[in-house]
Amino acid sequence: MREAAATTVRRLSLYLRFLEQSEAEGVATVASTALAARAGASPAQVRKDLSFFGSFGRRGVGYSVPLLAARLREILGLGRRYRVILIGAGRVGTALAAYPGFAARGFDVAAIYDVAPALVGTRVNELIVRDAARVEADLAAVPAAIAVIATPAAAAQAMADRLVKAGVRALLNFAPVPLAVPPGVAVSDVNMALELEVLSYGLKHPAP
Amino acid sequence: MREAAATTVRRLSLYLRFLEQSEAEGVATVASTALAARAGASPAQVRKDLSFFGSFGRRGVGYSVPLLAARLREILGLGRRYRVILIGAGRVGTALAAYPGFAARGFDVAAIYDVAPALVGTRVNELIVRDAARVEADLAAVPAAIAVIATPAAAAQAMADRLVKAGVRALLNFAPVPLAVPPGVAVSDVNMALELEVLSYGLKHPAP
DNA sequence: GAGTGTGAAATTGTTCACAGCG
DNA sequence: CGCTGTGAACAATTTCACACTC
Repeated sequence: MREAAATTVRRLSLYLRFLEQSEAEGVATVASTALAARAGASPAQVRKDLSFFGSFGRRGVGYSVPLLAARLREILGLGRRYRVILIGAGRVGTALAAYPGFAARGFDVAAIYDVAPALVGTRVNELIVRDAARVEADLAAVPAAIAVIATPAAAAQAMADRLVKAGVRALLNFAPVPLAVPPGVAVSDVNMALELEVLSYGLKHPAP
Repeated sequence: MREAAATTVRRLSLYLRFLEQSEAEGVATVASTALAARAGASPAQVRKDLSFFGSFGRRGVGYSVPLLAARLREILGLGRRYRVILIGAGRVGTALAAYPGFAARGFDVAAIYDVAPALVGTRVNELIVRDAARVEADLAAVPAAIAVIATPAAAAQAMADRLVKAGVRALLNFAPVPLAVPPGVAVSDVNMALELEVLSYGLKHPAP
């Protein structure tokens, strides 16, 4: 199986969200048209996306909701739990530590780190903030596949390097800088300031 | 001036971040190579992106840091303040109300709303939660260009429709559904669950 | 008939390569 | 001589259109 583009994977995620809702409602099959409407894509694109991984629809009928949902979960690598560590116990870090969406999708926040001595040892939502200097030792003892970077921009790349060297294979980056990582390491960026600037641009240059 | 693609605008945002840092360090000019390294793009792409809006570089020298920064702020529509309202006082909404990155970039959170009677009237970081039923009346009295949607998925589209009808022209959407809006309304999505699933996919299908 | 699966066409986005200016 | 600005080549993505199956 070749590598699907990140934008395709994002859409798969949206399809799955819709399928889970349909599953709950007891709907048996859905057509590409319905999936498309919900995911903001075209029906043709839905079919292309799905056919990339095989053909699990039935012509004249559509896609079986439970079958397609199961297949997408498998493709996305869900259906298992991941150990996640959180770097940075500032505003963003503490908000994330309390975010129920992580655990709901199988991502368990196991530890939170910071460099500030004033924060180390304080309690953040069930977790005691640990000294960031200990990250490597901790990961050597109990590995984690995913780390969330919620540090200031200036510290993000150095921390990413350390984490990758310590065996972390996926980074969720909240710092407003793109991270350079070796191949084989996955990075997703969440950059709210950037999204705001996109909106600001949209306000200034309205579509006709 | 034509419309630049959202992906171009995102890169402009990254360029600006680097320029602001260079400005603070007193650097006078930067070359496309330096901008590219920082924004995770190619030098050619930086030049293409910038030339789209005019030519403000000097051949053999590079781009004047203060000039280019000023121009990018203008293009992005920064350098003014926006009134922002926040819909949803749950986990995400309250975290956002406390987020300093909004004000830092000129976005002032003026009000927060929720439908739950238990939340209405409670205090969230300087603001008293208001009844979501009042949104239209409030906007009629004091308009806001931007609204942040931090409601459950099921409520998001209906709320978006109401906000647009009430004159809101840009939406920052934290609900995990794409929003349908009329042309002329800007939408940016922030979807953490989706980013996690992209990471999960990346872990399952590592690049060579 | 309804709706998938898929090559081929259209569009969009990126990189190349080099002329031209400071 | 270095670095921008840009048309032209290239690559990726999206849409079209239709044969095919249930």
